[in-house]
Order: sequence, then C-alpha cells, then structure tokens
Amino acid sequence: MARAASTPSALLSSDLIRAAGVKVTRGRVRVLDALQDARQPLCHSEVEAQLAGTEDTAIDRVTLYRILDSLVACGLALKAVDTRGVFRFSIAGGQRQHANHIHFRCTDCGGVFCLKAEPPPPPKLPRGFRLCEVEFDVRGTCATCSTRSAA
Amino acid sequence: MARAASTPSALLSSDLIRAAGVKVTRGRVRVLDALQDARQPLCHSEVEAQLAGTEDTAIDRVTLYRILDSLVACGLALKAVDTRGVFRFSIAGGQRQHANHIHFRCTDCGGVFCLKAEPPPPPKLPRGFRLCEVEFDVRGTCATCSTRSAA
DNA sequence: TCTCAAATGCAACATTGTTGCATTTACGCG
DNA sequence: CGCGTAAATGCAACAATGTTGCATTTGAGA
Repeated sequence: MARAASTPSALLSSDLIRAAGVKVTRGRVRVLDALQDARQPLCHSEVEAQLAGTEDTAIDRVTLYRILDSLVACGLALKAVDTRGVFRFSIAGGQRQHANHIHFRCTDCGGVFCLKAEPPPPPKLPRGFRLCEVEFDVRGTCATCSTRSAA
Repeated sequence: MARAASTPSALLSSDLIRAAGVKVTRGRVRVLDALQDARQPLCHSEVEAQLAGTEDTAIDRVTLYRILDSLVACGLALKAVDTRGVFRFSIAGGQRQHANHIHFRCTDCGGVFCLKAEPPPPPKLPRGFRLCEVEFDVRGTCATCSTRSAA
C-alpha cells in the first residue's frame, strides 16, 4: 500500500491540484500521490505499475500520458529524459530541491538516484555567458542492474 | 554533395574504421563520413536523410541502427539522448575529448560549448553502484543569445 | 581462390508517445 | 440540489523510434 489512509497526503495532493488551477480528478490525485511516494522520477510505465498495485480501477494508458503532461503543464511535476530516452516525471518540489545534489543515472534501467553529495561550485564562464542551472550527472549502473548483469 | 572527391576523408574514414578493428564496409564509411560532415550530433533519421541525398543506394533502416551502434561500440562515435528522448550520434574525437571538461549548453540556441575547466572528482556512490561516466553540465545562455535577448 | 564470421536486408515485433472522437465527469452557477 | 459546459477520460488508431530473428551477402584472412 503506497499511501496509507493515516497520512494526509491525499488531501494535500488534491489541494495542490486545486491550487494549480486545474480540475481535481481521481486520476490526477492518484498519479500525484504516486509521484510523491516515489523516491525517484518515474516513467509512464512505472506510474502505471504503481497504480496497478492499487485495488482501484486502472487508468487508461493515454489518459495517464495526459495526466502526467497536465501535471507538468500546471507546474506540479517535472519532465525529463533519462539515459534510455524515456520521459520521467517527478514532483516539482517547492523550492528547486534538485538544485543542490547530484544525480546518478543508470544507463541500464534509466533510473535516477539522488546522491547525498552536493555539487561543486560552477566554473568560471567566458565573458557574456549567463548562468542558469548547473547539473552534475554521474552515469553508470545501479546496484540492481549491476548484480543482474553480473549473473 | 556532402563530401567532395577532393577531400581525403573517405580514406580517413575507412582507415579509422580499420584501425578500430572492425570490418570496413561501404555503409560504415558512408555513415562515418556523414557524422564527420555534420556539425551537430545527428539522429538516426537525420543520418538517413543525409545518405538519401547521395546517389548511392539507400541503407536499410535496421542496418543503419546497427552501423551506428557498431561505431559507438568500437569507439568511433558517441551516443547521447537529446531533449526529445531521441538518440543522437556524433564522431568521437581523437582521444575521448569529452571526458575531461565541462559542457555549457545554451538553452536558447541549443549550442554546446566546451569549457576549459575540468570536472570535479566523482562523489562516493552507494554500495553496489558502478560508475561509468561523469558529466558536468552548465546551462544558461551563451554570449550571443544573452546580448540578443537583452536588446 | 576459399572460407567463415561479420555485416546486411527484410519482415515482424516492441516500446513509447500522440491524435481524433465519443462519452463521462468536475464544478461553477442559478 | 440540479443543470450546463468545458475539461477530463476511455478507446481505437496511428506515428516514431528502436529491436529481434533469420536468410543472404560480403570483407578479409588463410
């Protein structure tokens, strides 16, 4: 059970969605809950799998794509491409919580893991260049994929 | 005509391929030529389009995928994902020149600039994780785009 | 020249994502 | 509370990208 009834997250999700100015639907709440429960960005199929674990009715594949895009459009989620070329979605945390740590990207499963180390300061830029964002990515194989390929 | 007969690149391509330890085939030479002529990484369809501009026979779609992967496997090309989730291929310059510096990616024009600073050492990974590659990307606007947007 | 592993071409398939359209639903309003 | 409407959903079909299996061709070493 990904989200226990004791946690008030369901309320929070619907509030967030309402505050974002879009309709509060069961599908959006469930998807946003799933993204919040996840500790790493999820791709479409992973969200689908998460929801399938619920006893609730399954969400249509296309609808899920549209829900994810709508969450991105209204600023509640972030969309990024993983190393396999698949889109992954994560909750858009309040204040750019992805600014201050390093991402490990598994080249096998495409998973993204947040390392605890903080990224080094940005280097000097050539004259006229304007800095916007710094991203420190480490690529390799995660523990699961490493053991599987070693077998 | 992407590659004039006066340039010795065709020879160079075949030499590179031979030196890489794989068979020198017309397809590999043509694809490597196309990648060398390109000033940006090309995706599968773009390489296909380039080759279609030749009067030579077209290369099969699947074969092109395999040629691109083989060039990557033997170290002659690099494979990366673009923002749309599509794989793009570029020639792997002489000695892994992308391993030891930082990339500045302009969010306006999409251009990639190589900064002279060297990336910091990789952080500690969780148990079982296997490191493969480290990438330090800085995003923002380049000098040209900065002045243009300021106008 | 001969031989064989590697490369190619073709067909079929898999995965990811999109579009069109009919139906259902959220939610503001009387 | 019931209505009306725009948004959201479900379904089918399609599009783009990439992969697998297998028969045939070819590069290159003996």
